[in-house]
Amino acid sequence: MLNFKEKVIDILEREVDSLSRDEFSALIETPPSYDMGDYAFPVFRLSKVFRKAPNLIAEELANKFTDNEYFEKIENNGPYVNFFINKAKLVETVMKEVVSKGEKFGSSNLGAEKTVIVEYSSPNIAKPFHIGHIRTTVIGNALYKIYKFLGFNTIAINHLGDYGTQFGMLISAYKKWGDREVIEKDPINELLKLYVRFNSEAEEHEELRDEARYWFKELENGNKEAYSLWEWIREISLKEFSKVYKMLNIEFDSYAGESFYSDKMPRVIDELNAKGLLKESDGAYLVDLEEYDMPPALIQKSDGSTLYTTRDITAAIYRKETYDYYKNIYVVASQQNLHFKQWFKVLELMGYDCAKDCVHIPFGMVSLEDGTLSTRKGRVVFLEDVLNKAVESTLKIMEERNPDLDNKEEVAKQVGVGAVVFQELFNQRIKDYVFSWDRTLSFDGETGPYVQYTHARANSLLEKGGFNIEDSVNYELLLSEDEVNIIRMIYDFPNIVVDAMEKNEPFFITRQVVEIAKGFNKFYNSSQIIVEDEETKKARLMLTYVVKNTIKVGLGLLGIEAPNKM
RNA sequence: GCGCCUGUAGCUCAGUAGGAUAGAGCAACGGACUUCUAAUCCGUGUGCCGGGGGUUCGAAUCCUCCCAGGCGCGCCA
Repeated sequence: MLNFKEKVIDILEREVDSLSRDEFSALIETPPSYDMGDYAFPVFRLSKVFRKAPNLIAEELANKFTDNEYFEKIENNGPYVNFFINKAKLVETVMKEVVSKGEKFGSSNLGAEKTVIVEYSSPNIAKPFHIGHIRTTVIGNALYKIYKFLGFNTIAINHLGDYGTQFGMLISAYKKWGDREVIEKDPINELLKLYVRFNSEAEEHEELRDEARYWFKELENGNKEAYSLWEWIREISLKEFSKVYKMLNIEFDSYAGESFYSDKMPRVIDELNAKGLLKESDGAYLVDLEEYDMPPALIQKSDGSTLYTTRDITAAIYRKETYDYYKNIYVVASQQNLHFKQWFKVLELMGYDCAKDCVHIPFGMVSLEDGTLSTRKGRVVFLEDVLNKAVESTLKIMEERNPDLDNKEEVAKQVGVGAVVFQELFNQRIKDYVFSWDRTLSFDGETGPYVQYTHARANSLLEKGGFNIEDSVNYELLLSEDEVNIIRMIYDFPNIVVDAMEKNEPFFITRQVVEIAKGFNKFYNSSQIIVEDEETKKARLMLTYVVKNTIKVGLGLLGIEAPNKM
């Protein structure tokens, strides 16, 4: 697509030779308001070179520039040289690009087939999939889609929490109080009950904990009984999780969880040892990181069993050998910042160059109004319930407003689930928030349903107006302020997708999609789209199409459906 | 105690790798549907940008100290 910023740089370059293209690119900005121009070049940096007041420099520069096919006006405003895009050229550029690319609008081969691993979701087996898991799941999925869209060979890994001492507890508890039939009926809840009971009894009977550790050790040693119990628990849990994944429309390329690395860890421990990194301490083994101002990384417990640090290191090495990743991304809560910092360092100390390609993408905490989430204390909101409730609310609204709609159930699912996902991807990852039903179930203003509604509205216009993508359009008919504003935002869309990838922040896309929807709704309310005049109608329908398409692409990258009717 | 993160309007948050008058949504109030889906649109106002000091032509943005909240700190994940 034609790059107007490059054109600005071309022009500047001709008159100013003290700055490089990259420097120009970094300096050029967007004015606070479009009636001040589309691009602005602040000249402050030049005042030392030219030994003149910024205002004068800007004025002189602006006078040297003549209008051309890309810019209809170049003038200074105080110390800024402002460039006004040739609107017809902009409209034409954007329209042609979107029409030719369709649902690939904004995609690229930037990734050049380089492999990017996104590890996300990773729930713990035998524990409920609750609201706390939504962030990693939804952010990870969006990143996965964004990288893929930009030409990376992307692999989604669900690093299931299917190993560790907790399974010792579970096996131990099951052997004492478990009933297979009862569990089969309601796996997660029953397993959770066992887990909670075990923990509360262990408060008084310390020896239970030893028993749990014993069973985990047995599991690692390949004890048949322990293994088959574990396998069964894993299977029924996964079945439960898949319900949520299905609602969210998420699939993984690999479910290689912690257990997968069980037989690969000894090699790594040997390697750590051979490289002289392991230190014995009270019977346990660790890597001392004092030199790097970090507490030590525990590699092996005093009973010989492993820890998740060991598994993470092993997984990173395994993935390097298996996928040869360019980037290995972990979408995991910010609480684990230190953990990642530690084991990235260990990997580096082992001499693995790929340590620098491992990135932790942290996100803030979700809490409930009455405190932090706690499975054991019963302070949980199940993700499935949240999604179902959102769908229910949607259905209720649809009964009121559009009762004759076909496949209401399906649309309600798309909108309800979309609302939850959208909400999650609306802000920076790092922010903590308190879960609130009110906020989750509000569908007005800057929300998923708002954007989806705009999409459906656009679609309805295209159908009613008899839109034909082959129609030729007179772009001169789309130069009103509202129209150009919409076009500008669509023009920016591809760059925003790249920003989202570079900063691993899907919310850039969420915000842009909202802005486009707002712009279109404003236009819709002030201008008739299906009008008598054929030429005008065709042009406006084309604009409608371009909006609809971009919203659809944007929502798609976020993992949200765009129904045609709602 | 040490480390990391957060602090912008009544609430929830944007603020583009320092720039031109700090913006949205929600909530409140008033208006727009015999006319393309009113989950929409238009209007009304609110800010010691947590506080002090500093760097700069210019700071919500960078540095520093302080305050408040969250998270983390060897055998859980």
